[in-house]
Formats: sequence, structure tokens, C-alpha cells
Amino acid sequence: MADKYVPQEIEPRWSAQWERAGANRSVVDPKRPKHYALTMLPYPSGDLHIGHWYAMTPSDARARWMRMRGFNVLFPMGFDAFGLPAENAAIQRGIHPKVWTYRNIDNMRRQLRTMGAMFDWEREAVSSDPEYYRWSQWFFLQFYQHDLAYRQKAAVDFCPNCNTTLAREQVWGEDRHCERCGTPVIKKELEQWFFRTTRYADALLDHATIDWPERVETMQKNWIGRSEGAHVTFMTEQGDPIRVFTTRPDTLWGATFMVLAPEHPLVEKITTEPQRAEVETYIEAAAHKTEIDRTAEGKAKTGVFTGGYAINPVNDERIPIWVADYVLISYGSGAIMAVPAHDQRDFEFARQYGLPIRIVIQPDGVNDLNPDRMTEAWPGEGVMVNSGAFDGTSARASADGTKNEAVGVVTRWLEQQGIGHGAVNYRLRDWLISRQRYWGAPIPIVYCAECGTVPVPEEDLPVLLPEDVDFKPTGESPLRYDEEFLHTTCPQCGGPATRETDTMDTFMCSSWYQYRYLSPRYNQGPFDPQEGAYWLPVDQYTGGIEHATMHLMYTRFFTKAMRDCGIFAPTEAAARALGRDTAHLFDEPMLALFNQGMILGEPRDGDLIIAAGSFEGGKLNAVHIAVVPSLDGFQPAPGVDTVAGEVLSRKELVLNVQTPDGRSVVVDTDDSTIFEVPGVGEGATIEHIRYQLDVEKMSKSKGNVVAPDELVAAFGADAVRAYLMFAFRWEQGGPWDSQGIQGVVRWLNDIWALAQDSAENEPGDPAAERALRRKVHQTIKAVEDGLEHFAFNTAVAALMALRNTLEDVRRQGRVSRAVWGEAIRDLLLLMAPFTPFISEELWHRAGRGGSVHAQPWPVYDSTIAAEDEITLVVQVNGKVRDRIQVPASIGEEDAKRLALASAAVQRHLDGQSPRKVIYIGARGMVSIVV
RNA sequence: GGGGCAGUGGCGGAACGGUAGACGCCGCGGACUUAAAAUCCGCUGAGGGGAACCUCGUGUGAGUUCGAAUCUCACCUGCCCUACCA
Repeated sequence: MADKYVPQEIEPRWSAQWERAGANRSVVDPKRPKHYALTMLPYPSGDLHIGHWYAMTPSDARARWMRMRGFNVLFPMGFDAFGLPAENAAIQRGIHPKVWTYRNIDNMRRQLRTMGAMFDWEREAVSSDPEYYRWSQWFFLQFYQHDLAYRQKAAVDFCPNCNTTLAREQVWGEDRHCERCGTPVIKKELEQWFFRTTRYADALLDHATIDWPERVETMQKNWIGRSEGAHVTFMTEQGDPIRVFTTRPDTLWGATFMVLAPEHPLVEKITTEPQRAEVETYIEAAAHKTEIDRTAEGKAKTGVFTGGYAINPVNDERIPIWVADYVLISYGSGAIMAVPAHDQRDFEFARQYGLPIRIVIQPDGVNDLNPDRMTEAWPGEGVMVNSGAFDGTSARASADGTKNEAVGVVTRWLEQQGIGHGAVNYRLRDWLISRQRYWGAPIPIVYCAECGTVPVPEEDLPVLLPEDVDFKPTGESPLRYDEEFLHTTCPQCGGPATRETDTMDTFMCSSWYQYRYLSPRYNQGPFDPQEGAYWLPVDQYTGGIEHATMHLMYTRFFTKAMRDCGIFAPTEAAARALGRDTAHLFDEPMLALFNQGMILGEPRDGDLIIAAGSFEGGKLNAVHIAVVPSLDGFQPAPGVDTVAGEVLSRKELVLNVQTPDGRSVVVDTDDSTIFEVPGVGEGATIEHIRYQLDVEKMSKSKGNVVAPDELVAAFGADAVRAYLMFAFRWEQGGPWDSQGIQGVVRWLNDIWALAQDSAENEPGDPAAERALRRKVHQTIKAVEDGLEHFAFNTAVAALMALRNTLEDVRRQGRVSRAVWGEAIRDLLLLMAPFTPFISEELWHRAGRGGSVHAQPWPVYDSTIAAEDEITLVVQVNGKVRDRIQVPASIGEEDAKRLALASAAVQRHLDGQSPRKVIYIGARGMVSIVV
């Protein structure tokens, strides 16, 4: 009889042993195929969350499996260590961001080690280390030299709570709130640094060479928002050009007015004196309106007439120019030609202000679209009318795939006339990387009165982040008030100069971490070309979907920009020397991507309570509240008002209680209310009352956080890993179920006993032995398929099923010691990626040499897995009517004969003769049609 | 408004167009125990029947097929993304 399975004893022992032996060290080995597995790096918030386990341990299982299959696997880990929470903690608790961050990293490193993941800690990278951000700064300089970084004054999104600017991608939702803190953003005119992501818009649209989820590709495509059309130049009466972008040049003859965005630079010039006051008031109001205000007004469009006019270049018509905030300065040129008959927004605006509507596309089958009676614009197909020489031109999709033939016809004409030309416009904007915060990598630029904007020379990097600063957020970078940091000398002329005081968006750091992992201490460049030549690119990336249009776009941009700056040149040369095909090797950072889902909080019932007090209106002012196990037999006491029911929610001192008849009653408490909660004793407070929780994200304030440390202490890391992989579809996630883990705990206990048992039944029964080996090989196949397709749940289920078989075999005791041992050996190998500790311990106890993790993966043999008897399923008119055990080798004739001979089948045939008999050998099925 | 994904037992979830509900949780019955926990055995989609067995059943309605959870169309519900994008 074996001792008890005590994961708390086994796991730390093997962790230490693996570390001593360097078991997870990955080194370049050109003789072996490489596999670079990567999971998104965590922010060091202080505590490892169950979500980290959910993201990382299945990735680890897959990486381990790849290693057992003979790949040289790199699976690194690090920390995305710059960012706002450190600064907020500093302000709230008076701890320096650096101290806070590195303390958290120490703790998380310890927690990560309990996971049993095959992280190669010698490759750990921390983005806030000077030796890391030195290279973040270096990349900035490379991009600056290649005209991929520029500084511009622009109306940028600013979060007044975080006191910093945000990239467009970090502004979320209808009310345009900050991605971090939820505060609605405002617009600010600031000089900021940008990366030219738009230069790569078309390249980023192309996902042909990568195997990424369709969902991510779609989100990126929508985000980039490519639209084809034309640029057309209108002239103001004063002779200033206004360039507009339109996807419908075929509707140019229907333009009855123009609209400029309030921020458009020409507004001031074209506004006439009588209109000036009104226009300025409107612009002022628009600038101060938040997005909430705008949507609160409903969809009603507002605007004012400038008094100015433009000439429509296609027909020389004089049309009024308006200002309206439905035209955005950030899209296209910030000016539009308005065609109310064929654009819904323009239509609404025209109706609002009584502007003319002219039909220029006549829909098919309608010969009289009337501008006075239309209730909405006609954006669809038809034929051009009221368009001079173009009348009669078809504005419909054509057979060759063109969406609208007239667009091409008109665009060619515009080009001949020199009025306009075909153009492509993108929704994507350049990436704003300046942040007015302290805890980030300083932008390596100095400003000199003589020389202007001067990049810091590479040899002067890193521009160190000073530690002794006052980092209260003011809306300007705290570095601005650090005199020592601010003042420097110009690298070009040696004269006095000031430093750029903004720091870089932390997405900059995480855009290239996959490269730093290769050689985190390398000091001749961001990464060692020798390492890169072997490991790059990342073969399998895993992480959440929430970064689809942020991190996952930035890192693709970064890699393409690095390639075009020549940064991969030495790596490419080294790769060629290794015999690798380098064509397109550095076009994309990650070849395959898989997104896992999220673990949600556990739904929970509220406490049942009986509250006594007095009613005031519909509200009970409670004097006494008792938590009870059941409301059965509850009788209201005479003389006092009582409420009995389940606590649905709590807001400070107020409870919302649902009574058994389904009513919901408000129960108010105060300091004098007495609480009686079983297990708490005297001094119970409202804090002890549990209320119902719906399924939602885990968060400390909701009290539904699952702490992995506690789970590991109670059940062991193997059980936590296996449960996370077993209980959910990985891509979907779901609510935590604290009872479900018992299933894997039982499984591991059973495995513990089985693996140390021996069958003393010599000689074994050949049929039973063949059956056992068959089941083992069927399991090999199932586990492989599961790992291959990220279906970890079915892989673990197959291993549990194998446990059930082994239990049966042990009970019946008909296999020899050798066959049993072989089954256990394969079982441990199959379990090793999922539950590395128990597998290693049992491997060791079985007296097998080396580490289970260094063994080759068992080879699946389909002949061993093949059944020698199958269940022949017989259908009559599509319904299963009989199941007959037959040899697997059965032929079509025999199967049909047996099927027709079946008593059950004969009964259902009811004397009729079959019209058709279908045999599906691969399915072991006969289908009889009457 | 636009785009995407998903609806299967009490629950998490399985099912190359071919035996629906693998595997597990919960629950129920039994064994062991002074008792409980743990463990072990059995049952566990719904309805009918003593039983063999029969009927119904994968959000709803149609269709394709010998055969549909799976494919097609329409609808309902939920979730996610996006949104004056010219």
C-alpha cells in the first residue's frame, strides 16, 4: 500500500530539483527543430490571479508536449513593468513606483514558480530595467531616423483622471472613456510624439502569412477601416482649396452644401462678419462638449452657416459652407461635400436646416424619387441623373466585382479634368506614444534653441529615469519639474538644452519583448542575432482577445518597422548561415495565435435572513437581523414588522431582500442594528452578510476573487492546472466552480494509487492485455488531438477515462506485471504536460531513469488502437433500431445480412421490403430505407 | 445602425453529416463507520411500462439528406466588438 498523495511535499521538492538541474534551460541547438511558444507577459500587479494560471498553464502544457515531441522549445516569461498602477500606488500609499513594482515582481516570480511551468528564467526580461528600456529608447531613435516617429501638435485624447494622453485605441465605448479608469476623455491641443502606423495600413491588413483567429483579423481590418474613393478639391470663393474625401464621387452633382469640422483651419478665414459671433460660439461649445453631452442630445445634428461659399468643380455651382460637429477633424480631411439625397447624415442635417436636396442617383424601378417627400437618403444603386454628361451612367455593381461602376467612370474623368483623383482613406491613425507620466521610458530627445529637436546619441542611452522626483500627476510630466533631468547640453552644439519630459506608452515596451527574451542581458543590440536567427519568429502566441486592436497591432507594426529599418539584417545573415529560408522570415512577429477566454467569478446565493424592525413607507428600518439556514417554518412575531428572504444585493448599509413570494424589499440598517451571523459570534456586522452575485469578472470589490495561492496550498499545483484545463473550453472560459476541482483531486489520488500498484497475475490473459493496450493507444490519440487543437478539456477527459479503465483492469486482475507497467509508463508520459509534478514523482518512484519530461512522447500505433469487435448500428428510416456486436473485420454483405436478420429490425420493417440498404463501413452502420 | 460569436441534462461540457449527452460536478440509493468526513458500489435527459421495449428530446420554424446538435434559409434570445468614418 502506497503512502498518501501529498502534493505540498512533492511539488516544492521537484521545483527545486528541476532548477538545480537546469531542466528548463533552452539553448540554441541547430540540429533540432525549434519551437518558440509565447504567452502574453503579465503586468506586475502584485498577486498572481487565477486568470494568469488560466492563460499560462495550458500554454505550458502545450509547450511541454512540443518538447516531448522532439522540438527544442523556448517558453519564456517576464514582466510588463512600466505603467500607471505603480504611480497610483505611489500616490496613495507613499511607496516609490520602482519599489512597489520590484516588490510585486519578486512576489509574482515566487508565485509563478509554484505553477510548475517550464519557463526558462534565465531569459526573463523586465521592461522597467534600464537595460531593457535602453533598447526601447534605441528603437525610438531608429524609427525617428527612418521618419517613422514625428512630433506634432494635435487635438489628442486626454484622460483627466490619469492625467495623460491616450492612443486612440485606448479610448473605449460610446462615451469615449479611458480604457484604464473609465473616465470620459477630453480633447487637448498638445505637441505629442507619434509613430507612423498608418504607413503600414495596407501591410497590417494582410494576414495571409499568419494563422490568427478570424475574429482578430476582422477586428484589425475594421479598425484599419480602409475605404476607397476619391479626393476632390473644391475652391472657396476667396480661392482657398478644400480637399474632401468621398467614397461616392458619382454623387458629386448632388452636393448642395459643404461641411467643415469645427477644428478645421479654414473656418476662421471663410467665416463672414455677420456670422462670426455665431460660428465662434458654436466652435467654443463643440470644444467643450464631451462625447457624453453630444450623445445625450440624441442624434439631432447641429451646425452653423459660416457665410462662406465654395464652388463645386463639376458644375461650377455656388454652395454654402457650414460648420458642424458631425464632421470629424480626425477622419479624412475634416471636410466633406454634403449630398443629402444619398447620405443619411447629410440628409438629416439638410432637413434640420432646410438645405436643398437634389436627386442624382435614380433607384431602379422608381422613376420619381421626390426630394420633398423622402424620409431618408437613398444610399443604394441606380442610374445617374441631373449630372450633366453623366446622365444615364449606371451606378450599380457590375459583373466583374466592381461595387459601383459609376465611381470608376467619374474618377477617371476627375483625373482628366485635374479636379480630383482616386484615393484610399483609412480610419487607422498614427500611434500617439507620448504620456505625461513618470513611470515609463523617457523619450530620448532634447530640444536646443540653436539646433531644434535633437535625438540623444545612441551611446548616451539609456536616458535614465531619475528616481528622486515628485510624481504627483498634474497633467504634465513629473519629469518637467526635475531640474536636474530637464536641463542638459545639446549633443550637437554643446549649448544648453532641455530634455523631452514625456515618457513612452507602455505598449511600446510590450511591442518587442519577444525579442528581448532571446538574450535579456545582451548589450550590443536589442537582442542577440545568433539567438534570433535560431528562435525567431514566435511559432505559437497565446493570450486574451482584448488586445486585438492594441498590442496585437502594435507588435505587428513594430516588427515590420524593424525589418524596414534594417534591424533584422544581422539576424537574417545568421539565419541564412544556419540554412534557414529567410524570405519573409521577419514580416510578422507571431505566426500563430490562439486566444483563451476568461475565468469569471463564481455565482453565489445570498444569505437567507430574517429582519425585524419597523416599516417606514416600503422600507424596513431593521433593529435585528439574523442569518438563518432556512426560511421553513418562519412565523412573523407579533408586534414587530419582519421581512424574511434572500439577500440580493447590498449598498453600504442598505440590503435588498427578495422574499419567497418574489417581492423585493429594502432593509435599512444603522450602527445600532444587531446582526446575528452563525460562525461569527458577537460583533457581527453588515460586512458578514453574503449577497447574491451574478456571473461577472472577478474583482476585489465584488468579493468573488479566487486566490491561486490558496488553491495550490489546498490541492497542489497539479490539481489546479488540470482543473483549469479540464473544466472549460479554453477559448471560452466561464464562471469558476469551487466544487468541480474535486473531480481532478480524485483523479490524481487514483493515479497515485494505480501507478504504485502492481498486478500479480502471471501469466496475463492475452485478450485483457490487448484491450488495455488498445485503450492506452486510443488515449494517446485523444490526448494528442486535444493538445494540437487547444482542446485541453477533452485531453484531460481522455486521461480520466484511462484511469477508469485501469481501475477496472486492476479489479479484474487479468494482465501481467509487464503489460500493466507499460500502461502506467505511457499514462505518466501522457500526463506529464498537464500535471508535471505528480508525473515526475511517480516516474521516479517507478524506478525509471531520468526525468519524465525529458522522455519522448509515446508513439501512437493505430493497429494497436483498432477495435477487434465493433457495434454495428442498424437504422430503419433513420432511427436506430438495433445494435449488434460484430467482428471489426466484417464485410458489407455480412453486415447487411445480419442487419436484416435482426428481430428488432424485422419488427420495424413490419412486413415491408426494404427499398434501399446503405452500408457505411467506416461508421459500423447499416441504414435501411423502407 | 453595422460586424462577429454562441444557444445541447440541474451545472461545466463531449459528439469527422452516422449510437446525442463522453469526462466531470451536483443529486439520489447502498456499503464501510458508534457517527461524520474520506473511500467504494449503483442510479442519474423527460415521459410511459413489471420487463424486453416504446415515445419525445440539442432555442423556434422550414429545407437538403437514407440519416441533421452538425449543412442551408428565416426568426427568437444572449454575449462580444464597433459606431456620425464621409
